[in-house]
Amino acid sequence: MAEGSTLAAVAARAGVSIASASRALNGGIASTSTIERVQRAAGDLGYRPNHMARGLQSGRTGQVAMLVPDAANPVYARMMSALQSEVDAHGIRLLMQQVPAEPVAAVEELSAGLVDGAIVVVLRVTDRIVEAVRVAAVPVVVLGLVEAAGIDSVRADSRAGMELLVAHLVERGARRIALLDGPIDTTPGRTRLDGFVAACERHGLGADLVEVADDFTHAAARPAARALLGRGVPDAIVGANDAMALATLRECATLGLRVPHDLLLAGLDDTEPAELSVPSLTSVDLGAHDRARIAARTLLRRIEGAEPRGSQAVAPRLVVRESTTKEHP
Amino acid sequence: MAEGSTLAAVAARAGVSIASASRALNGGIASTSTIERVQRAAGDLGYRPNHMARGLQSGRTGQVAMLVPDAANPVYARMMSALQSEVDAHGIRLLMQQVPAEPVAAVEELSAGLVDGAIVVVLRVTDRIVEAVRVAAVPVVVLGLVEAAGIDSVRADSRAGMELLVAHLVERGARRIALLDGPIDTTPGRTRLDGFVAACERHGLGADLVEVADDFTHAAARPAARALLGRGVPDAIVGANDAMALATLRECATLGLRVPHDLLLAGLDDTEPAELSVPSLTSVDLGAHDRARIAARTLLRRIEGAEPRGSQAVAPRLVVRESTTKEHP
DNA sequence: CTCGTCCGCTCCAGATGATTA
DNA sequence: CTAATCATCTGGAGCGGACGA
Repeated sequence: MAEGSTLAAVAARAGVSIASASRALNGGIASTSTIERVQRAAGDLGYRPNHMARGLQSGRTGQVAMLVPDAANPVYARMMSALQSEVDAHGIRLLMQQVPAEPVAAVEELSAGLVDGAIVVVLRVTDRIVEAVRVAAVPVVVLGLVEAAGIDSVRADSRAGMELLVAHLVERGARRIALLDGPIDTTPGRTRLDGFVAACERHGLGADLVEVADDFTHAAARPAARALLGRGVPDAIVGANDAMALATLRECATLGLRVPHDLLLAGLDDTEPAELSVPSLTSVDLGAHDRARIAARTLLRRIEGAEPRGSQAVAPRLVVRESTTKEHP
Repeated sequence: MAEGSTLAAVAARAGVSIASASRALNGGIASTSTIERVQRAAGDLGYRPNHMARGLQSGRTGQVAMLVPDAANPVYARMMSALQSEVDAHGIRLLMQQVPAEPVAAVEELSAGLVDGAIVVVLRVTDRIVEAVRVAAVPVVVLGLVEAAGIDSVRADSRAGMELLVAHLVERGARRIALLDGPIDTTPGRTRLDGFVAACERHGLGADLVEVADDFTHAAARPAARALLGRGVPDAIVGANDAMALATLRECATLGLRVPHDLLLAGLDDTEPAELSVPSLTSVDLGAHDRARIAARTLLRRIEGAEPRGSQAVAPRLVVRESTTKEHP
């Protein structure tokens, strides 16, 4: 375990002052010989500038954080990759932290000088969260729906996504369409329900076949799917996300129901497992990649001093796969 | 955006010295009235101790990092949760960072005082990585197989896992068993191949049906699975992990092959998607949760000054599901 | 190119006052 | 009343590096 050698040690070894060593390493004005001597000394000693010391002096950390409620959700993983590439280009380090569903404390801690800014996934919009984001000492971009002055947010257009999905199912001949939703006190749960109801009404359908699971996960979706199917087999089921739709697919298989022969099935998010399931799952791409990219750019601009630009949305895109196309007999 | 008020401001507002304010907040010796006044002042000002300053002085950051090659892999997500609970109990923050496959630079940066320690997933063991881990200024625990003095590592016993799987498949009547492996210059790829070959030999079977994909992902596995199946349909296929096995399942479906009727299929890792697929996937639980827990505890002890304890392994456990049980006609 | 002051905080040594023998 | 004891409190040094003079 190497001792973290200091800049002073490097300077001493190179026979120059600390300040010169600093400039020689950070690309300031210095003579060629100084630069060379200092760099060799730094190399010999395995010198690494102390992150804390540098940050304390400069007020910058060179890193941003992404705060997510569930690291296992493939959507967040995809967003991470998109963020990573944006942020890498600026030489900024991206950290991910898993935080509770209402990340008030986590957002408050952002003011402690840990990062230069953060991207926070907010499922439940509360006054406390909005306030925490507003008073944070560093810029925060919210992934989710927050319509509040002075706050940057990037959201998916779930309503439009639902509209696409219902229209597609109706076109495929479905009349009795059910929704397996997540908690409706969350933004995604709420807007997906609203979008579903609105879309059904537009198509002259009832929207009473709704089951609400405790969470947007496989585990929570399975019993809910069982309950839904126990009330009769609808023409089609929409899962509030792919994980929930795939849990429903699994329940259908257990009950001996064939998709898409006996009923149609679709999800939202268009994550990788949707492509891989048998049958593959029709889904709506809510633009996770684009949302992440936009959030990253917004954050980077905010860090450079730009003003908040409010709420931004990304348009959805329908991806039709086997689970809604009755090619099999 | 609130200005980060300093301890000096709190002290001034409470009418005490900076040192007293520090002690009042950090539970040192202080009179009841001082504590109360300082805490109120801190509350009024929304004071948050500056992370950099504290870290610079104390030499501690109160956080550890987990470095993974692929945030989308459910195994790492599961490990994250396990780590999180271990680490939370000690009031330590867990950060996750996605790093390149050979995370030498990332490990070297750990010496910059960013974290108090790290858990690093190492797929390819190279001299450079081993050296970087050894000279790091903070304790590092490797998730993977590293048999080197002075280095802590926690690994899965893939060989034993393969043995369980092959024995199970043979018992189910398979003779021609194929392996869809990941890159064999990685530890998992290598040990899974070795384990597979050894197990086949023990059962008097040939082990020539091996296909190697470029990566342990869905995307890389699909063409490899296609190639494997193109060379004839074996009795059973083992995927080097669940993602690869599920990609194979998808290819089987596309080719009209029914699992487990036409061939058996199994994976390793026992991730959630294995439970959810149709048919559900037989897999070997390589103890991701336990490995993470052990790694966390080892790291925390190292941070408290304990000596490295070398390599530790976790025993695998076979989980039989539909993909290897021919109940369906 | 060097010196010196500072970023915000923790800790050490010493000061101050109250309490007690 | 003096001296010793104890509980608090204060000033100042310095963690490692950046930056203006």
